[in-house]
Amino acid sequence: MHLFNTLTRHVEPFEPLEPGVVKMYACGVTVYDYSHVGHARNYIAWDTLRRYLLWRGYRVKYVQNFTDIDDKIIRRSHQENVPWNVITETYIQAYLDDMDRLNIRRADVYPKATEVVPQIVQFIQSLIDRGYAYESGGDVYYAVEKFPTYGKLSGRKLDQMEAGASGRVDEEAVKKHHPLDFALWKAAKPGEPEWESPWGQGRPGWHIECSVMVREELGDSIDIHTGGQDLIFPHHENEIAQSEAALAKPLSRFWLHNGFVNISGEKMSKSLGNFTTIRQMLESGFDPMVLRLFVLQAQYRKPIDFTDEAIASAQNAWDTLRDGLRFGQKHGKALGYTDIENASFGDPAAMRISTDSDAVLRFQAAMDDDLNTPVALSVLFELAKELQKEGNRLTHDGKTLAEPGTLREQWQTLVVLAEVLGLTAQPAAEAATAGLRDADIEALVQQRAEAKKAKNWAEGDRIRDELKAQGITLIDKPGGITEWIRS
RNA sequence: GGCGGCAUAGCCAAGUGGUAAGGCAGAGGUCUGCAAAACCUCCACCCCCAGUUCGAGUCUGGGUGCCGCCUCCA
Repeated sequence: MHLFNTLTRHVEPFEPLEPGVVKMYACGVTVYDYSHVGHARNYIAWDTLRRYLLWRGYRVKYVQNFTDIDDKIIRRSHQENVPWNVITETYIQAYLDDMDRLNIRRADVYPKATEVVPQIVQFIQSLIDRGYAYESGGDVYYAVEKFPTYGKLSGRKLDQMEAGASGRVDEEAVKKHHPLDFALWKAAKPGEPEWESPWGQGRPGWHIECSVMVREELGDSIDIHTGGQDLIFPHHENEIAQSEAALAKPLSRFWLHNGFVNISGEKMSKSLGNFTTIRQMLESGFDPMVLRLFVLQAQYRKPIDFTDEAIASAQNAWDTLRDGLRFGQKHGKALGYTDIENASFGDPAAMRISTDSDAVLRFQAAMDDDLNTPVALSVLFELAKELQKEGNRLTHDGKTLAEPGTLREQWQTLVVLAEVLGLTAQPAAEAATAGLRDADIEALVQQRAEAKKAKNWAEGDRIRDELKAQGITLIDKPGGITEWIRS
């Protein structure tokens, strides 16, 4: 498999450091607000990568942090007059709830910055000891000039950035030796949460927590480190500077970054205020899989535009895919599948599919190519449309063109591959027609037949519409026969 | 100002040298009292200009437009 590595700006063959085992770290959210569609894209992308690695037979250790101490959390705490750790607990739970709904698998570990403060202090001390960091007025800063390859990830050079940076004025500037030096430790101000350190009471800076948590959970060097493109600089650049200065080993072999979700061509972001939260969207009635499909229809590095039209398109596309995914449950009985009552029927984990079919090979080729999910999805759509067509043939003509066994293999292939992309169809709801018994329906169909016989088209149409409203579709067939199906 | 990305049908989106995947939307047909459902069929020469090549969305150079990062941000 090949992945685009931001570090080299090339698509490269992926091989883990330790054969068969992938160590992955995904930069998590700062928990002071609800997650928006941009976050959804990010975590859907890496969840999909993780699922694909598992499908490829790797063992994956997936770690994702929560930044639970930070200026914005403190500000929010003051604004709402709520303890900072209540804020963070609230939004951690909200984050997990949102991601669960999007079928994003839980990380193996969710370390929090505040749980590793002693290790952070130790790490900072070692950077000071090695000459990469200095204390200044209760803060500790990283000296970027001491790290010769600073800028290697983002493709920048210190002297080029100085011009842009020189215009900035902030209170930290006077404490820094170089404008791009960044805080490893911040002295506490009155009323702020604080921890002990050799440099006085304070709290960790943003970047250092990731360097420490990666090491604590996964070791000195890992295989894949992920985040949004906005983390390339300065966050990931700084992580590299910290970890590699302290440990003298590459922090991560691969650096992966996803493209943004845009609104009207502009990046969706909290600072611009142009965001839709995941729960806003789901509460308006969308199946979470619509959002997942919307995200996967573009390759993860490309920007995507979040528009009503795009979501409507994804909604319709999902309806098609979902029909295909439910093929077995819907038609299994008619096709003579004998195990439909088994608990494992329809469960992708229990399915054994041929792994050298054209569909699987094309799916893999696409995913191997830097997670080309649009092409992978095209394979799923071809399967789903064929199944939909055959299902309709069965419903309308009573028979299919392909053999039941062939259809079963196609259906299972679809279900298994969709599961690799995290696309799962919930069982069809039955509530809509619960109040209407077959006999009632038959009676109405008969009434309509008589109305039609009398050429009372208005009455006939009225009955048809009435049934339609209850989820019953009528199918007029040659010879005056009318069949009906629950849709 | 520095660095980087993108430009393919009405919309979305693959395709990186050999005559354009897939999704959404749409059109025509069969059927039909009209519909619905279903089935069949159709729907792009790839931002502009100049090159390289037998042959270029696909490579090179130039242009135009849009976006991102350089400050917290997935």
